[in-house]
Amino acid sequence: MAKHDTDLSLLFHALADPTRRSILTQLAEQPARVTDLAGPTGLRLPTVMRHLSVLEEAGLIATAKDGRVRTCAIVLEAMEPVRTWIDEQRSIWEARLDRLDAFVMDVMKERGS
Amino acid sequence: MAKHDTDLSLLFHALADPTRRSILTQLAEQPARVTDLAGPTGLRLPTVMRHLSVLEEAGLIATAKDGRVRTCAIVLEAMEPVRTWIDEQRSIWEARLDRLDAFVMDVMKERGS
DNA sequence: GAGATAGTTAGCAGTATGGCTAAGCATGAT
DNA sequence: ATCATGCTTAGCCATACTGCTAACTATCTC
Repeated sequence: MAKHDTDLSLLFHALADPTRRSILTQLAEQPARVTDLAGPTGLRLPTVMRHLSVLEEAGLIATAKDGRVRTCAIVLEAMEPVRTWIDEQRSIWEARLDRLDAFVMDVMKERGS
Repeated sequence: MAKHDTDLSLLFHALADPTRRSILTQLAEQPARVTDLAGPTGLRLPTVMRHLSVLEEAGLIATAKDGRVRTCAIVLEAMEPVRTWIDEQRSIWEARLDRLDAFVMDVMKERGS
């Protein structure tokens, strides 16, 4: 279980919550303040804060505080490992198909045609 | 929050656990029995069963029982919604860039050049 | 400086998660 | 019929998650 693995767990876990996904979608439109993010969710500020810190720890958002206002922005590249992992599964799967093909070939060859 | 949303939550949640991901990787190689899946994890059977049911409810694996042996297989297509959702975020983000471009254009036009 | 605004921290409650053991089926082999 | 195998269920434990309120800090704005 490499750190790589931990990262994936953090990412997937962060993305597993509908509230957090809707926050991300909102941030994909444009950066926003904490209060602006809380509005649409109907949740209290501390609750939203918690979601934001989960997202930030996963690297999915970046935040900066200017005066008393914290601005949040999406970090799209952060989702890349997710895509990569899925692609890896697919290539393992495809390799399996290749092996099955090879196996079938062998069987046919053994049969003499 | 559509059903679509629930599906995504189930998917992401299922993928958020390293044990479940390693089970999926093993199944990408080839289908396996429950006991075969338990081996590499070092976990007890009931624990593995629970992971398997999470994976199955998310649609990520399919299982069938033949005699006393249950065989599990990966369902690669099940990951498609994940990829789709990520792509959607990216296109929202790209649309945002377009809007910013348009905004800059407008400002320049207003200035007379 | 008083008061509004924006965020933060601390801590509680209910539920879910991830591990286990113990015990209970079936099914296959002898 | 008996025993081993493979899975399944029930239920316990510790921890983590998601929501909340209450109280606190820090920054504008008058």
